[in-house]
Amino acid sequence: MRKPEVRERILEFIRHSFDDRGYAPTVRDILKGCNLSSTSVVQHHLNTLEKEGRIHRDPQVVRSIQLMKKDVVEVPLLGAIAAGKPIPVPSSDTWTTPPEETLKLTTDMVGNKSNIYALKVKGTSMVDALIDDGDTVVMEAVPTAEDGQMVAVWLKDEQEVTLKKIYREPGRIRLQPANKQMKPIYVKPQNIEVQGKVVAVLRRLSR
Amino acid sequence: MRKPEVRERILEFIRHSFDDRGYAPTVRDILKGCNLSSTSVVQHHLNTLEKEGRIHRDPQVVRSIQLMKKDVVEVPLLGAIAAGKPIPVPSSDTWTTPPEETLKLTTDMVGNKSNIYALKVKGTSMVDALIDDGDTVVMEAVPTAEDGQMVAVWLKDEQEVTLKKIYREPGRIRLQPANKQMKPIYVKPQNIEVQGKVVAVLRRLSR
DNA sequence: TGTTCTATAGAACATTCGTTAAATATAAAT
DNA sequence: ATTTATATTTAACGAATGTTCTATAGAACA
Repeated sequence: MRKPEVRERILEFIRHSFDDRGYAPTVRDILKGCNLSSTSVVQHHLNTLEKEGRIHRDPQVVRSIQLMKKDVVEVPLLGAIAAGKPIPVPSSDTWTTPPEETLKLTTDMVGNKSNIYALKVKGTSMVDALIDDGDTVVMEAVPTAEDGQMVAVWLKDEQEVTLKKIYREPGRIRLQPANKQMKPIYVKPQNIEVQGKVVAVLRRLSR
Repeated sequence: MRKPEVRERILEFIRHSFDDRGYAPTVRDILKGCNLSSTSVVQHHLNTLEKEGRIHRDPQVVRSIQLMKKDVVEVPLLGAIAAGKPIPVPSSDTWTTPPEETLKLTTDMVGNKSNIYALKVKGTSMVDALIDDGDTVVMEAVPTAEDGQMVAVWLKDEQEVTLKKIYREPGRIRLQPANKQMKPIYVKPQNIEVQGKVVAVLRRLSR
């Protein structure tokens, strides 16, 4: 008899335990909380959940259950972005690991992406993308993007980075500001280089 | 002999335990990790830390140490804001507690405020505040605000809510859009009501 | 029908771990 | 010098908790 519902209830109970009390439940907590009848039953389901990769436990360590779905993601704050400067993404080989500044975000905001980093926006050159001086943009490092996505593009001729929505058109590329009242600009495909995809924009006020 | 340094080291060790392993250390973990000599010493310092309000422990519960400085804050997502509608802030007495939608944020983003809630922005009527359709604004429920802060104001005559920077001037109030290219509007003090202070603006792209 | 896999039950064992007590030491305060 | 508050040491108790062993039962399957 397959009983996946029981394990869902157990997972739910574990989540509640973290939310309500701040730490993981014991086997016997789960026993009572889920109306089960024996610690062996709980052990069995926990072993299964661990095989499925949905939780992790350190053997012999009490209250060591960890949910594999992470809640908070720490992204590196790599530097500043400003029109006229390339984005300072470190190449993999020049990966200096100084006391990096990091920003803690939640998966509610960035999902479960990897290759995520954040940049501070300097100057008001992105207002047409509804991005203000001092805002933080969260980027995903991808070399290409789909139509309609907001990307950071390096304009080779102009020697300038800008954030725009990208649309491929026959023979040219349309870069559309997020602000609908503003006109798009058109560039030759050879003139641009996608530096990354904008995943989120954050603005903190009243500091 | 005052020994606050030891307790700082203990706190640091607890933080590391959470970061590295995902759960709190035991008294004996701290003993080894901080090169102390007896469980009683650890108990003593933990009791002091708890009296100081820097940690919390549930008696008899193993690995129940919780750091009081929270990392992630759960804010209620109360509804939508749109020009022409008052903000749906529930009054304290009408505090229905239905299965509220919540948004997990980090203190990196909102600080350690209380009375925080989030609203989804509907429509493009706030573009002059650099806020787009679909953005999320994080608000702090305050009845008043200082000059220069971005606030949600209810314009009684116009029957409309808008987000602007507020400046008190002799005999009138200036409401300045965040977008510097746009003109401010002026209103009579009796015509406005501050609904809350904007703490942060969030925009998720490429969902 | 027999085999196998999964779920459940009850009991007991072995550690881990919070807690306490009593004695000593050390520094600060009076 | 005496008192008082804080810090350390040693040892041990007992509760909390992970783990294991054995037995049973139902379902799927050949």
